Amino acid sequence: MLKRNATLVDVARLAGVSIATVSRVINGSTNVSPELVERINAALRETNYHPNVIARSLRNDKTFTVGLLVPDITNSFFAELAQAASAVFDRANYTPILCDTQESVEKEKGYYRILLERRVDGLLVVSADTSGKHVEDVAARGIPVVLADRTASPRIDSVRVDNFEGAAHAVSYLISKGYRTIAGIFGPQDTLSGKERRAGYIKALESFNMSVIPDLVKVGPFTIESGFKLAGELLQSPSISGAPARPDAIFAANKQIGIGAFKAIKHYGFKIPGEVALIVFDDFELADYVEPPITVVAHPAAEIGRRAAELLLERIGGSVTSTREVLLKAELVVRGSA
Amino acid sequence: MLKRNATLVDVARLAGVSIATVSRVINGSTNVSPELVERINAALRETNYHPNVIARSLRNDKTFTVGLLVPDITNSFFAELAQAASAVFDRANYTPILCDTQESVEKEKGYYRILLERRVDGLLVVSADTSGKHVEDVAARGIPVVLADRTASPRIDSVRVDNFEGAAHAVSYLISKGYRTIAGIFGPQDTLSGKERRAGYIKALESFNMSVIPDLVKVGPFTIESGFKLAGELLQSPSISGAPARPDAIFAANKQIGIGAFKAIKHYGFKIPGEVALIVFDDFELADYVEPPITVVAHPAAEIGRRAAELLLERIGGSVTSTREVLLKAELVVRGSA
DNA sequence: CGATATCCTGATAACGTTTACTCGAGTTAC
DNA sequence: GTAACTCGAGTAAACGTTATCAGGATATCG
Repeated sequence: MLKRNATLVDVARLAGVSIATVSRVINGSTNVSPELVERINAALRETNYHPNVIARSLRNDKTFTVGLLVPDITNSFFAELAQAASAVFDRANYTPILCDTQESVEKEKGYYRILLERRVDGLLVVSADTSGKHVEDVAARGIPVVLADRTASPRIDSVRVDNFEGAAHAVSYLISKGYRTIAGIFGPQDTLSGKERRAGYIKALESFNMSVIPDLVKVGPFTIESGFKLAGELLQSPSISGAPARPDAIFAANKQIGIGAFKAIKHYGFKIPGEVALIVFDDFELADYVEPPITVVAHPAAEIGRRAAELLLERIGGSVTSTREVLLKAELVVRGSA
Repeated sequence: MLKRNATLVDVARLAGVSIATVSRVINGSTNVSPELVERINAALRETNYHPNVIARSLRNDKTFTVGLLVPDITNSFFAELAQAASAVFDRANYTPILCDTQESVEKEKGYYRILLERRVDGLLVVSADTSGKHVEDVAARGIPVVLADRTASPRIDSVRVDNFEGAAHAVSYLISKGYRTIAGIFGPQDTLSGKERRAGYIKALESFNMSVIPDLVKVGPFTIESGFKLAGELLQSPSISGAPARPDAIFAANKQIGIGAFKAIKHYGFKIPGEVALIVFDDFELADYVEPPITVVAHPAAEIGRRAAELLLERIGGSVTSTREVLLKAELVVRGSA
């Protein structure tokens, strides 16, 4: 048994053939006589040969690796997305290289450089960069790229959720359940999901001929603290012009805001959903384990990851030419809070 | 501007030198005259040269990649561990390849093969395999390996939390706060953390000369459902031999069990911590956002990841020889539930 | 039976690096 | 003035593959 890894030369020597023939057997070429195949297979086993993927990549100009960039792997949404995408890549014998950009455009840019130097065959990106500038540079170099969840460029394939429709659906549901003073707490309006979810909320109200009351529409960062604070303002406000003293339902535009709002409603002593209903955009494990369980619009993380990975593999395969935009439906999961 | 990536040959031609000299400049060799350095740097910029890491790896027999195996990346504990480890690797210019084994020994084995074929320089493993057999095979081939969180082999470096001490500390705290009928809900006794946390619980009781009441010690899988069910049994039990009718405190051996127990205590209408106190091993985001916030023993995920990554880099560097075992202290975070 | 096609197999170039070696020119030492 | 060094730069081998090409043996056919 050799200390170093066995190479084609070792196997060839043992089997008494040339390295070319060994290579042919490994790659399943049919033009090798049965007795040599036999001998070579025996030699492969005996030497415990494993192909050197590095050498193969260099020769073939193909690494069977892809970059997988997410803004924060500790966020369960991105973790699920990455897990589902990885499963697809695995099945196709591609190795994903996961990079956590920590929502930093600079870090993201750094990873592009590293991944290109590593000659990845493609990139699946949940971008931290709303400008889309850097990812477009990468795509312009001919590297297959698919954007997931957040779109930053119309020239690049993308897979994301229909934020507009999902938010509108949630608010329509609240209206259908009889709620009439529906507040909304949204994320930053310079993000796509921030804007779209707010637009969906407004669209739903308008389609029921209900007016949008500015004091009921709050905007802040996507954080628990912001959700708590803004919900508190909504709940404590002594009187709101043109509306009853407080909302009877709150639509929270993401998980963090929703958790904050949930906490605030309880903190100020209101019954859910009796006095204030709550519906949150994004699903999360604990939504089902609090009292009452929270009704959510489930952002299909795994589905986004899976579809984006499939799209990327197709692009790498070279079959796709026109840019594609996949819009997935968010699903309303009715639990106890609305 | 070339369509393909520039190589040393392109740069050398443009600068009118040999590729060897270009390589020397890139790698910072001092034996190059200033005017050539100047010319070559200009050529590097003009051609937008990026080294081909694949070719470099083949030549140097070193890939600057490491495998990072975790059982489930959607579990925030492993996500934090992976994130912290990745940050360390990044800083050292190593690229981690994250693999989600989904708690499957078979998948883990498959990843060992893939990663070895990719010639990773080392492996950081949170193993799904309690036997440690496969990871030992890998280590025996001379690949640097560090085990994190779960140890499966005494012959391999490891970094993990002191489960025994952490559990004992938590239970001692409960005793010091005056609780006297302390139940424990544990994980499977064929896992290291399952065993050690139970042993710590028992040790604490014994060190205060309190007897261990079998009916107060429950064992089941590390799931929310199990936690709910077993806590329910503890709370509903009409009378327990040698003890008051129900426990006044529960120690839950991990996050999932803790969440289940929390739900059960509320479900059966007991006040926390007034009627039943709760302390959970493992910290998690929402522990601080439920009512009351849950007192936990914080399993230092990021610290484990960081230390394990540092250890691995040292091993790869070749400076370490004897096997090392790092035991980190779990920290008691007192919140509202005990 | 000779020419030609068919089938296997081996030799070899190439992928893009790094590095040991070589070599010429300039410098120093006597 | 020549021998010995030093320094800077080029040549070429090597890493482990795959693929192209060519050649030898065997089979096929007229």
